[in-house]
Amino acid sequence: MSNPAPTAPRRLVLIDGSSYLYRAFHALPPLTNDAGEPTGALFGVVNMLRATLKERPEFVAFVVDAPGKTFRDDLYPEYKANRAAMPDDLRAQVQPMCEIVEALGMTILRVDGVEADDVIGTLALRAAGEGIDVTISTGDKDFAQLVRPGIALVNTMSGSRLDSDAAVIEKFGVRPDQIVDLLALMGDSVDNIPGVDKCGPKTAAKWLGEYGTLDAVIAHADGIKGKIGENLRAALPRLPLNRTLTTIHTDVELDRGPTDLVLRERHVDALRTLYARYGFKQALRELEGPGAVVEDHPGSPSGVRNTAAGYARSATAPADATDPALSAPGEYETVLTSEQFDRWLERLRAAEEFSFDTETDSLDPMQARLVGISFAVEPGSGAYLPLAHDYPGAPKQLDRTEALAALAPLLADPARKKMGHHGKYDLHVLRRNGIEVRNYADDTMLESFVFNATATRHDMDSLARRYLGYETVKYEDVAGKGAKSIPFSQVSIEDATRYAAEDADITLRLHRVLSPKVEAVSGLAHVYREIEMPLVPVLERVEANGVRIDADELRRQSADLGKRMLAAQQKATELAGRTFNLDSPKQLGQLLFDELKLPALVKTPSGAPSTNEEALEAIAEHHELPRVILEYRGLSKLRSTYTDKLPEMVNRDTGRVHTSYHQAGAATGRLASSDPNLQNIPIRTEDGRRIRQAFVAPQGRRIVACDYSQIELRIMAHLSEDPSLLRAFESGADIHRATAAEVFGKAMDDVSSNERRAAKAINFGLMYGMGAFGLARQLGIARGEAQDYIALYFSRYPGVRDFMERTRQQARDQGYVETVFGRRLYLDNIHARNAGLRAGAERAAINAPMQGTAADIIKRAMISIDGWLADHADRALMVLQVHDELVFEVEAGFVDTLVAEARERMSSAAGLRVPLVVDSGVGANWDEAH
DNA sequence: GCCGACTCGTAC
DNA sequence: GACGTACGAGTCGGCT
Repeated sequence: MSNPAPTAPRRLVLIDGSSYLYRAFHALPPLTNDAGEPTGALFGVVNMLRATLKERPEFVAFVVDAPGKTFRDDLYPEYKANRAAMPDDLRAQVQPMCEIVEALGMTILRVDGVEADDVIGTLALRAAGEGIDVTISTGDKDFAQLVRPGIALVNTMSGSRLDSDAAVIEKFGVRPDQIVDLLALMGDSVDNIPGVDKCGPKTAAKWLGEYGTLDAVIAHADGIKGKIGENLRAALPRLPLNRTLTTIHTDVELDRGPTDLVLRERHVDALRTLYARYGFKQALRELEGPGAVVEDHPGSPSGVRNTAAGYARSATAPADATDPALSAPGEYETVLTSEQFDRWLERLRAAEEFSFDTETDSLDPMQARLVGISFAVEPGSGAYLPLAHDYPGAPKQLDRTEALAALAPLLADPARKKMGHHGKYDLHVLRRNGIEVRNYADDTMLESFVFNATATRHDMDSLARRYLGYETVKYEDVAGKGAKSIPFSQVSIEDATRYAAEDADITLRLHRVLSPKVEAVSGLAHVYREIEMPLVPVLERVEANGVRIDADELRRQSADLGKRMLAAQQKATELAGRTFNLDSPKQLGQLLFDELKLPALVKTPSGAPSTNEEALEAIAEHHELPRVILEYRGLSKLRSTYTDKLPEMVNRDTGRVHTSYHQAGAATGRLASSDPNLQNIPIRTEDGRRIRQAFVAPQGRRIVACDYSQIELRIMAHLSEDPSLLRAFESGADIHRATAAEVFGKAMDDVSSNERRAAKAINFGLMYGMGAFGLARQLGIARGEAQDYIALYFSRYPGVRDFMERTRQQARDQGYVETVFGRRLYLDNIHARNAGLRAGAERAAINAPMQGTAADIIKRAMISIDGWLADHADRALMVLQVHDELVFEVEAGFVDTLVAEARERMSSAAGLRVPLVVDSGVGANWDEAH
C-alpha cells in the first residue's frame, strides 16, 4: 500500500459510544476481572477502540447519550418507553470506560438534552463541509441517512461499510435520503416507534422505490391493495411523527467543532493501570510492545471482525481503492481491423499477465456460442474483439477462425499467465472453439472466495462495488433482461465494447486489490495457489466429460412413478372426502389440522403447523391420510426433480449430462453442483437407487466409484488428537461400533444394533454441533437420556470435547476458524446479540474445519488424479464429484489400474494422524458401483 | 410471465 | 430455537 500523500484528507471518526457499550454488553459473555468486577462490555469497547485508533485518525470523538429529556421525548412521550433501565453490571462499566477513552486521548462528548445521534449528525455535517473525511462508527442503521460524499458509516457488528449511495441502496434498497422515510414506515421496536404493521424493510423499500418519498406513499395509500394496504392506511396518521422522530438532527448547538476533537497522545501509564486492573492482557502487551503497534491479523478480510471481542478495524474497499486508476472509468477500444488486432496481440505478448473474458449467447458454457473476446493488460484500458455480432448494420468483423488462430498460441502458451473472473466458463467456451487455455494463473472470483467466503457475493459487479467503489455496466443494461432480452450477438458493438472490455479491465483492477490480500496470509495463499487455481482446469474437464444417462430408462421410471402418484392421489382424495392439491402444504395443513383436527405437533420456522415428514409420521397412527401423503411426496420428489428433469438435461451435441460445479459455492470450501445438481441423486430408498441405475457407462466401459470412508470423523480424530478416537481409526474397526462399545462400556462384539445406531447418531450429530434436544429427536428418546449419552461420550473422548470448545473459542477470539490447509471461514454471527444466530454460528464454527478440510482433501486428490489421467484420457474419465466420492468412467481393461491409482492418490492426498481409507466399487452403472 | 418468500426434500 | 453444507421443485401472492 502506498504511503499517504501529504495532501491526504483529514479524517474524523465519530464513535457512537452508547450503542457500542450496549452491543458489547449483550454480545459478550459476562466476563469479570479477578476482583469480580464486570468487564465484558468494557472488553468489547476497548478492543473496538484500539482497532479504530490503529489508523490514527486526526480527530476522534466518543459520543454518548446524556441524561435528560430530548425533543423526541417532548414530541412523543412513549419514545423509548419500553427500554429497561441500564443493568447494574453495565452501569458499573461506564465509568471505567470513560477513563479508558480519556487515557486513549479521545474526546468524550455528552450534551445535555441532546441525543448522541444528533451530536454525531451535527459534527459529521460540519466536518464534511470543511473537507474533512468523516467515518461514523456505529451499529445503528438509522445513521445510513447521513451517508454522502465525505461521510461513511462503519458497522462493526456486521463488518459492513456504507460509503456511497450504491452501498446504502445495496443494503436497504433505498438511497440515503430515503432512509428516514424507510424507518418511518418500518417503525423501530427498540425505540418504541410503531410503524406500518407487517411492513418490513422489503415492503418499505418497494413502496419508496415506486413512489419516491414518504409523502408520495401517503398520497397513494388508497391505491395499495391487500392487507398491507389496510395496515398502511391505519398507520397514516402517525407517519409524519415517525419521520420527525427518526430524522437525525444536524444543526444542534455545540460548543465544539470538528477540529477541537484532535486525537491526543495516549496516556500510557494510565492505560497500563486500567488494562491491568481489568485483565486486558493483549491490550497490555500492545502497550509494552516495540513501537506499541496494535496487534492485528494482517490478512483478515477488511471489515470482518478480527479482534478478541469481535470488533475490527474497518479498512475496507475505499482504503484499497484510493488509487484513482483503480476506480476511474476506463478507455475501451473495439478491435475491427487487423492493424488494431496486431497492436493488441503485441501488447498481450509483452504483458507479464493479461486478463480475458469471452462473450457468448448462453449461460450454459457447454452450448454457448462465442460472440466476442475482451482483453486488458493494464488497469484503465481494454479491448473488445467482436467476432459474431449479427444485426442489421453491424460492422464487418475480423474473421473468427483467423482471429482465434492468432490468439491460440498466446492462450495455450504455458509460459504466459492469464487471468479472468470465473474463468472456468471461458475455458469451456474456448476449448469448444479449439483453444486449450494453459497457465490460467489467477481468477478474481476465487481470490475473493478464498479471501472471504462469506462476506460478499463473488460476482464481478459486487466485487467492483466493494473493492473498487466502481459501478460496472450490467449485462441487463446492454442486453435487457427476461423475455425482453436479446442474444449478445445482437447487442450493438458499441454497447458490447463498453460491457465486455470493462469486464476484462475490472478483472485486472480487482486482481491488483485482491491478490495482496490473499498473498498476505500464507494459509490463504496456499489454498488459492495450490488448491483452487489448479482445480479450475480439472473441474472444467470433469464438467466437459459429462456423464452418460439412460434417458429412456428414466422416462420409463417417470411413467411408473406417475401411475403410482395417481393412485396415491385418488386414495388421498377418498380419505379426505374432497379434492385438494397434494403439492400444497397450505391446503394440506388446512385439511389435516383444521378439518380433520389432527394434532399439529411440528411448527415451521414461521410458526405455521408443519406438514413435513416428521409431522406426518407423528400423526400417521391417528389417520390413514398422512401415510398416503408421504407416499405421494416421495414419488413426486423423485419424478419432478430427477426422472423428469435429467432427460431434459442431456446435451444435444454430446448426448451426456454436464453439471456445473461451483467452486465458490459453499462457504466451507465444498463444491456445489447445479444445472442439474448431481450431488443429491437419491441413494437411500429402493426407488431412489433406481435413478442411479440410469447413470451408466457406454459399451465396453464401467462406472467406478471411489469414496472416502468416514472422512469427516477421521478429520475430527486428527484435529482433536483424542487418543481413543485415534486408536479406533488406527485399528480399522467399524467406527460407530467402536464408539458404541466405548460409550456403553461393552466389548465390540456385544454391541447391539440399537446401540450402534445411537453411537452413529452421536458421531454425526457432534460434527454438526447437535445438542441433546436434537439427538433426542433423532433417536426418539428422552432429552435427559440423550444428554446422558452425550456426557458419556465426552467422558470417553475428552479430546473431542476440548477440540470443540477450542474451536468455539477460536471463532470468538479471531472471528474465523481454519481447515488443516489454512482455508478460513469467518463467522459473522459469532458475537451476535441474538442467541439463536450466535448458537448457529458456533455450530457452523465446529463443523467448518471438518467439512472444509474434507473438501480440501478431495480437491487435492482430484488435482492429483487429473494429472495422472492426462496420459490416459482415452481410457478413463473423471465424471462426478460428490463431496467424499469420485466417479469415473473407465475402459473395462483399465479398471484395475484406475482403481489402484485413484485409491492411492485419494489416500495420500493428506497426511493426517489417522489413515485415509478409500472404498471403491465397479459396475455397469452408478448404483452397481457402490 | 416473472419474482421472491416459504415449505419441503434430496445428497454428503 | 434446538444439525452443518448445498440445490431445486412447487405453491402462493403480488406484480408487470
